[in-house]
Amino acid sequence: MTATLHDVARAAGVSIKTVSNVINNYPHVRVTTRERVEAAIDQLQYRPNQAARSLRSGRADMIGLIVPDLRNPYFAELADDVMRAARARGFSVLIEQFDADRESELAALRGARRRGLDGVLYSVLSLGEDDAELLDEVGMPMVLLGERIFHSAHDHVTMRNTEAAQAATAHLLRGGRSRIVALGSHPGEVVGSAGLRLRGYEAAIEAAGLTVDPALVVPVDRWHRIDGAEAMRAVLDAGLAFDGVVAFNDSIALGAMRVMLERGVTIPDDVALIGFDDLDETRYSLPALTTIDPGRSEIARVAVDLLVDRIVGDDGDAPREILAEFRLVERESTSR
Amino acid sequence: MTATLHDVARAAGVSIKTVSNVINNYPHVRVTTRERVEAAIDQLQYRPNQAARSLRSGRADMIGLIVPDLRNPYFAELADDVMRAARARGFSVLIEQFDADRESELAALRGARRRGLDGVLYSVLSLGEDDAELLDEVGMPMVLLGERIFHSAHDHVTMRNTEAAQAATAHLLRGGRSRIVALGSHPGEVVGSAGLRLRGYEAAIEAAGLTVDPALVVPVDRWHRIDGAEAMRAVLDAGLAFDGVVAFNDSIALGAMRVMLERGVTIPDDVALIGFDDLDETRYSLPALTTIDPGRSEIARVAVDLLVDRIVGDDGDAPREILAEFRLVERESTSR
DNA sequence: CTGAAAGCGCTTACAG
DNA sequence: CTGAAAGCGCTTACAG
Repeated sequence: MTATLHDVARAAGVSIKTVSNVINNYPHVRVTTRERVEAAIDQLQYRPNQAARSLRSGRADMIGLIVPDLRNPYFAELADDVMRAARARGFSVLIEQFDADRESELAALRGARRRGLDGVLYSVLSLGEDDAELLDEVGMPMVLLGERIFHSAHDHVTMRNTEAAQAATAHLLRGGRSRIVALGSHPGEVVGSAGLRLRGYEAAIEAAGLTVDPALVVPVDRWHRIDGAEAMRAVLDAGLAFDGVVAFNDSIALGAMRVMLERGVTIPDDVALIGFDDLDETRYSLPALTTIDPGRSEIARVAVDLLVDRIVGDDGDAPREILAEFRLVERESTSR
Repeated sequence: MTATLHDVARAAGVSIKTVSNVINNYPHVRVTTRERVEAAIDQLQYRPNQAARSLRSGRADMIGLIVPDLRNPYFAELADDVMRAARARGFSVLIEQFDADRESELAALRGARRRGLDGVLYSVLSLGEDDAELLDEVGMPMVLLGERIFHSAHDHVTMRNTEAAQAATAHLLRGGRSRIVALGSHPGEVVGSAGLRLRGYEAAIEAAGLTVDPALVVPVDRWHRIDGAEAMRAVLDAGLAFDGVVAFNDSIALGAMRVMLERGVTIPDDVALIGFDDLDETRYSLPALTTIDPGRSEIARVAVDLLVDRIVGDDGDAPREILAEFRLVERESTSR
């Protein structure tokens, strides 16, 4: 049915080795031979069998991307960036989603192994330091995205959370705001994004000679739009006085924006609002949202390069930690 | 290094056939033997080699999803739905994106073949009827998503475009609107989403005893947010009088909403607005957007089931065309 | 520059 | 209920 290397070899009157040489662009093939083989390939519509190739070479040319949820635009945009970067290196990407529980996250990691991938990019969510052992069991090259909550032997690419949150907060302070809500904290968390961003917020407040008012630090459990909306509703219901909001991601910011506008709070006049992530949609809200570009496409590119280098090369090098550069993108929500 | 079937067999004191039987849940294995083998598997941390399995069985348990762009929330949400449906059937999903040109779309199709997938779901964009031949060259089971622009021998799952557009337009007419803009037409197109939706729009207008005003049919080339914004800007600049908008997708609708609000046009008081797709974010715009739920998760489920049935079964059946049920989701943008 | 042959790690008839 | 053996379609030393 489907043509194999043998069929092509027979049709071209050469050995399978020669056909293999042509397919893999081995340089030392006589031109006339090459042409004869290529004609046979065309005629038989030969396509190499990927499974046989993988079995022989030990490589699938495929990496996994393990993320929480593509419905979350941050991860959809990250996936896009990762797929482009992977393609540039000749790899395709198998995406594995997980739900917001430990078990589902572990299942995704196990799945990566089962699927015969060459390596994985893993955006950690629920797993913590106690699970470092489980990570080592993955048994293939792995690059972590997000915070360094593991002291494990893996490469790691992330953004400058604290510095970026400090810059965001300082931007509002420079605009004359003094009662700034931090929207999205995770009480008790230290090493995750929420903890690091809160630290940056506090540093900026203190650098301005002000004192952090705990009432302005508002927890938001999950960072989806609806959670930002609900948190802002509670803030307004409580009658809290504020003139700025640093939201810990864009989704929270957009949810909060929706509620503020609904309640007649004008942005940026009454309240200046800044988010995190530079999602595509932040350009189209009304007002357009000022935000932090965390360097996501750089993160994707660097992470893919690191992973592919580990896969194809000798991975003798020590684990690396790479921090992408961020950028404050000023739009309407903070400029009055 | 990595343990193989032979290593496990040796450790358990059985033949590799017995180990294989245990792994594949072949029922007739003595309990004590099974336990011995499982102990050896655990101890050696044995994991079956997927490439060898695929080579032998001719199956990769992996399907491709070929879509334009995950940054487009419609496709991100579709991908999420497809991955969940595929997982339920034991398959994983390799996503292949393409850009807005023919060549890139063809490359994605070719890539699917090269990657050794068992089948593909393909959301057609640029390719047209003239390319039907190319589709047949894919050489594996394929289910098309989107409009039936091919009279080819492939299964096909889509929504009721015309009926849904008619329902959307009728909804505005019932709300007392009479000058309704159709936002998103593709002049000259007949069989694509734009053509079908325009036909539904026209049918509703005429059913209400009104006449279609060509000036109200506004072309939008790409259906991204920014294109909807630009089209609406032009409409307002032209001084066109209207009191309703049927946008051919939610992104266009949200872009248009942004511009209308900016220009002081109130929604739904001055203009009623309805979109298409029921994206997650339509619940969070201000006002929340009335839209058509095209039955996307049903489409994903049905398409995956159809594809997997073709892969595992005898595909003697004739190509099938399946239409999902739609639902009008009424929100703030049309209720005054 | 090209050929003959081994072997990657499984599954699957075929025996018993 | 279990074993011995063939073979899926490649790549890769090894020869020449």
